Amino acid sequence: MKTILETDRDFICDIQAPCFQMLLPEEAEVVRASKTQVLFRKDDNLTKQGAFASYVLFIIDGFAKQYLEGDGIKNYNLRIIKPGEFVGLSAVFSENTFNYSSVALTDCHVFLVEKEAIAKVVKQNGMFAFNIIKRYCEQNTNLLNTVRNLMYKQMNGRMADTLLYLDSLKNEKAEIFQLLSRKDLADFAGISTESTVKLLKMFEKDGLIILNEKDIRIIKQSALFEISRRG
Amino acid sequence: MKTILETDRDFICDIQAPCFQMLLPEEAEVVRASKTQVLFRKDDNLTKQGAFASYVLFIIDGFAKQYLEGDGIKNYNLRIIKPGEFVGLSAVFSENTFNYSSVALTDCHVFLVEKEAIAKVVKQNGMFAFNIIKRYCEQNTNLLNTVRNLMYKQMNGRMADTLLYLDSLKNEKAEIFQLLSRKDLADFAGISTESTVKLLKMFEKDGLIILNEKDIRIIKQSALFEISRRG
DNA sequence: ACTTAAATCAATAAAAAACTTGTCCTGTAT
DNA sequence: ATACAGGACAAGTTTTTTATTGATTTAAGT
Repeated sequence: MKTILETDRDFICDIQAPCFQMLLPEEAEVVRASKTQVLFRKDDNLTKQGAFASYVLFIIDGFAKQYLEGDGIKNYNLRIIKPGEFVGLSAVFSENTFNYSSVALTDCHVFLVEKEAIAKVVKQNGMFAFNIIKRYCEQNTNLLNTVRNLMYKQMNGRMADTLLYLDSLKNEKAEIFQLLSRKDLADFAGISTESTVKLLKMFEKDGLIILNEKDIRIIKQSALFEISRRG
Repeated sequence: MKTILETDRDFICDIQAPCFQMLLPEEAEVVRASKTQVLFRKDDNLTKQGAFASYVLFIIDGFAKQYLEGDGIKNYNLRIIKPGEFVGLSAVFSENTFNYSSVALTDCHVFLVEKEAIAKVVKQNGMFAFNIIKRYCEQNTNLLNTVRNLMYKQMNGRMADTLLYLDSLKNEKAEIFQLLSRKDLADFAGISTESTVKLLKMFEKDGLIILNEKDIRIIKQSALFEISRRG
C-alpha cells in the first residue's frame, strides 16, 4: 500500500511544479505518460557527459552540480542545479548526447521525461514553450558570462564571482557551502585547489569574508563586486 | 589531432571486441553508426535504477558492480561487470527503464549502443542473437542462484559464496578485492557489515582464508564449497 | 630579460570514512 | 520458554580524503 500512496504523491507532485501548471490537462497527460520518477542519492550522476540522452531531467527536490569533464582531473563546474530546474534540455532539440555531467550534492527527487513528450508539448503550448525558451536564454547568458570570466579575469575576480554566485543561492539553500569542498570552489573558479585556499584566507584577512568550517559568510559584498568587476 | 587518433582507435576497438566479430560489415556499420564511447570514471554511475534506458552499455575496459537499490541504505550487489560484458540488456526487449544501478569500480571505457541498433542486428544475425541469448541465459541462472541463496542460506553459506565468486574473478582481475570495501562484501552476501567483519575473522581463524589488508586469499577452497553447499 | 600570475610539488594537519570489536536486542524455530 | 542467527548500537582504531602552507616551477605579458 505504501507504494500506491507514494505513486499518488508523485502524481500530485508533478501537477504542483509551477513549470507544469500552464499545461492543459491533455498536455499534462502527455508528460505524465512518458515520465518516470527516480531518487538519485548524494553523489549519484544525474547525467554523464557523452552518454545518450533520450530524456530530460526535472529536479523536484534536492541540489546537484553541473560540470564539464576535461582530460583527466580538471573538471569545470558550470552551475548548481536547484529544485524546479531542468537538466539536459540541450538534448531535446539538437544534441543526442549529454554535453555535460552532473552529480547530486544531496539526495534528489527527479522526474525523467522522454524528450519526445517535451518536444510535443512545446509545439502545442506557447506559454510552456516560452518558459523553456526563457530557460535556454538564461543558460546562454550564464555561459557567455562564464566564457567572459575565463577569458578576461584572473584568480581574484573569478573567485569573487564564484563566491557571489554561491552566496546568492543561500536564499534557497542556506547551507550551500557545506555541500562543496575546496576543490569544488576551485572548479567553479577554474583555478587550482591550493590557490583557492590561499585566496580565501586572503579575502578573510582583508575582512571581505568570514570562513567558518566549510561555510563562507560574505561581509563586504560591494568589495567583492568590485574585485569581480576589475577582473 | 589527438581527437582524430583516438576516434581511430575507437574504430579499431569495437571491431576487435570478440562479441562483435560475428557481425557482417553492414551490421557492424549499424552498430557503429548508433554508438558512442564514454569514459566512466571510478565511482561514476553506469546505470541508475529507474532511469530511462534507451541504450545498452558494452564494457571495453574496466570493472563495475551492478546492484539493486532498496529503501535507503540497504543495497544488494548482484555481480561484478567485466570487460566484454553488456549492461542493460534487459532494457532492449522489454523494460523501458534500467532495473538496477551500476557503478564503476575502476575507470571504464564503455560503448553505448542505442537499443534499436542492437534489436535490428539481433533480428538479422542469428549468431549474434545466439550470443545475446546466451548472456541473458547466464544472467538468469545467476539470478536464480541468487534467489536460492537468499531464501535458503544463512550468513556462513552466503559469505562463502561471495568469497568463491569474487575469488573466481581473480583470473581476470587479480586485485579484485582491493576494489571492494567490507560493506561491498556485506552487500554481496546480503548481511550486515559488522557480521561480515566477524565472519571473515572467523574464516581466517579457521584457516580457510588469509586476510591481507583488503586482499583475501582462499586457502581451503573445498571447505568453503562445503560451507556454501550446507548453506 | 624581467615581472607577475598561478600552477605544481611536497609535507603536514585535520576531518571524515571505513573498519573492528564487544555487547545487547530481536525475532524465529525448536 | 529457550536457543540461536544475525542485526543494531556504541566505542575505539585505522585508513583515506580534504585542507592547508610554504617552496619551487612555468609561462605569458611587458
